[in-house]
Amino acid sequence: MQLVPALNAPPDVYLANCPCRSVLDLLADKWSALALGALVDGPLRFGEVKRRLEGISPKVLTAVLRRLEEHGLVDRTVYPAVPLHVEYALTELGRDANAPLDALRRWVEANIERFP
Amino acid sequence: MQLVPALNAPPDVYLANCPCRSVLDLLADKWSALALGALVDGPLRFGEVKRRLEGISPKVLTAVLRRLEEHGLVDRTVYPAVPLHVEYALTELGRDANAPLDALRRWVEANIERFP
DNA sequence: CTGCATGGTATCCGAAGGGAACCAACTTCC
DNA sequence: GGAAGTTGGTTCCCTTCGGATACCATGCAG
Repeated sequence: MQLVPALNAPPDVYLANCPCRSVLDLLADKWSALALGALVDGPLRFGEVKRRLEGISPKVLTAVLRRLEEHGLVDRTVYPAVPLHVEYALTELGRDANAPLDALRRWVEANIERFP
Repeated sequence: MQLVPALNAPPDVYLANCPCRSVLDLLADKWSALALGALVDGPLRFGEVKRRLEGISPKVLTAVLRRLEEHGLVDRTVYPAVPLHVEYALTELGRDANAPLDALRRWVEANIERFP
């Protein structure tokens, strides 16, 4: 057995070019954090997500969900019925990503009184 | 002892008007999350923070630090020497807020390979 | 024919993000 | 006496993003 010198640096969100940076940019976002949390109890339709994320506009919600889908955190399924039925569900990666975000949401709720 | 009906609803980040929402907006932000993490090992000067947060522009860094200061997460101390010396330090609230953000940063670094 | 529900687009606007240049004050070097 | 360096920003400009509002296609109910 032989020790091999590290060929690639370990991932570091503080480095501008690390892929971590773009993932942090995706997750460290108000609407993404809320959307992942909304989907954790099961798939939701577009309108249901919109109602849970009080105050989001449909345009921004579309963008957020599409971005989460692109990065493999959310699955989008279309049921071609009338009226149109579209479901958004967390992937396994999405469920895992939700854990630290859930901690953040809970910390905020638990400590809101401490803020000036 | 008497049970008092809840006068105010419990804090809920999913409600548009809850103060939690604006705090989440503050913390669920790429640069804020990185800045708090940079300061956790002790106070840093403006230039030091800027070097750690690779890629941030001075304008945005000023805005981020001011915002964190406004919300009581960071203290800004000016030492009127030449050259000017300004230090940014976490408050206790800032240190506590950093905990869930640290978990998020670590999760991203640990799971970056799973992203498509 | 009118209205309603769904899952979005289209449009417009102001705010925010990012790059580059610049600045004031004082020290040190030449 | 100048020129350059250091620090902590600010200013300008331009592009992008976020948010509000309006609108659309499809088909069903009444």
